[in-house]
Amino acid sequence: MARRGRVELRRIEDRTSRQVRFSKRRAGLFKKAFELAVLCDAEVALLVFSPAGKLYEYSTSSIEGTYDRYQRFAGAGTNVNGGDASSNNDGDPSNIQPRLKEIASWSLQNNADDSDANKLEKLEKLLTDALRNTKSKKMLAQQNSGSSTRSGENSNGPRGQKKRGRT
Amino acid sequence: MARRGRVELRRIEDRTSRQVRFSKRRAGLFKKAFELAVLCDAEVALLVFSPAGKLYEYSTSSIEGTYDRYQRFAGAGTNVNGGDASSNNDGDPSNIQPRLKEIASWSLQNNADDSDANKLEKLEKLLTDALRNTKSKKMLAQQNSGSSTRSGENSNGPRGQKKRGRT
DNA sequence: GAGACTATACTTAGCGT
DNA sequence: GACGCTAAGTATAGTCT
Repeated sequence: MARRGRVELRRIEDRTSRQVRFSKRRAGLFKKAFELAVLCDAEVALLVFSPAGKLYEYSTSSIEGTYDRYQRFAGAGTNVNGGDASSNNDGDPSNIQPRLKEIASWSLQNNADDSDANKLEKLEKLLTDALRNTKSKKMLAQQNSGSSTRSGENSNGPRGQKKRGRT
Repeated sequence: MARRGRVELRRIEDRTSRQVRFSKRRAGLFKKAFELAVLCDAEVALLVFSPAGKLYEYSTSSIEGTYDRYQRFAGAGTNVNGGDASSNNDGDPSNIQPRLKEIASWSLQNNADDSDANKLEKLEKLLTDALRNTKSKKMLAQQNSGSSTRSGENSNGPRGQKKRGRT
């Protein structure tokens, strides 16, 4: 029921399997990174782009800070990028999902904690709803802004498939 | 002869031991990163500074390239990553999920609308995380009596790094 | 497709060399 | 202090729900 054999070190061909594997291993990797940082008092910065193009990050302080230190350390004055990864907040108050406001105010007022299963259940319900809603809208937004994507909207697309090229 | 107990998640005080652990765990971490990249065809960039200040790095392509991609990607939204491995909320009795407050304030301020795929994606990420976290906690709260915690564990998301034993 | 479960492969802490 | 060994914990591939 478990690993039949050893883990072969090559790209997993099956798309579904690869996706699942990615999620699991990513979680493991981030955990390890976190543990190394805490246990050994190390500074860690970790960036991961899923094959689908989603970004996952972890850092003890900040990605920018650690990268900056890296550049200084590496000695190479090869500054590849200027840098502006913060500050982005334009507010266009149009059409926010009502559920969001509900969650926002609810969570701020109720402070769901570990010991209250009822509150947590309600919260779960709210989140599930909001998540579904968000996914749908995201997909529509991507299709609209995208180019060659066929317009036939599928009922459900797991991840946002933003096309990009490998470096 | 081996681990007497579980690995406590806190800084190792003994210098020698910490150094040894660092070496071993660093090797393990880099191996994991490599495997994730190969198996799942992901783009990975990993920077580690030892407590002594020495730099260790790994990346599927190049640190700079991946960081550049990160900036372009993350630049589209607020940095939501909980890279706060050290400055955490240990001590809050109510222990509300920090992610929740984040979502609440974020959504109220940003008003994600249908036309902004980036915001929606960020929101999706937040919601997914919060949902997983909530489910875990709900489960724990419900089976708060059954102590057989064998595998009814939490399967955390990207960075919800919650350890068995908190600091 | 996402979680839960579980048997196993893999990692690694503490030692001895 | 690095290396090899071994047991005790973990991570996780494959399944089932």
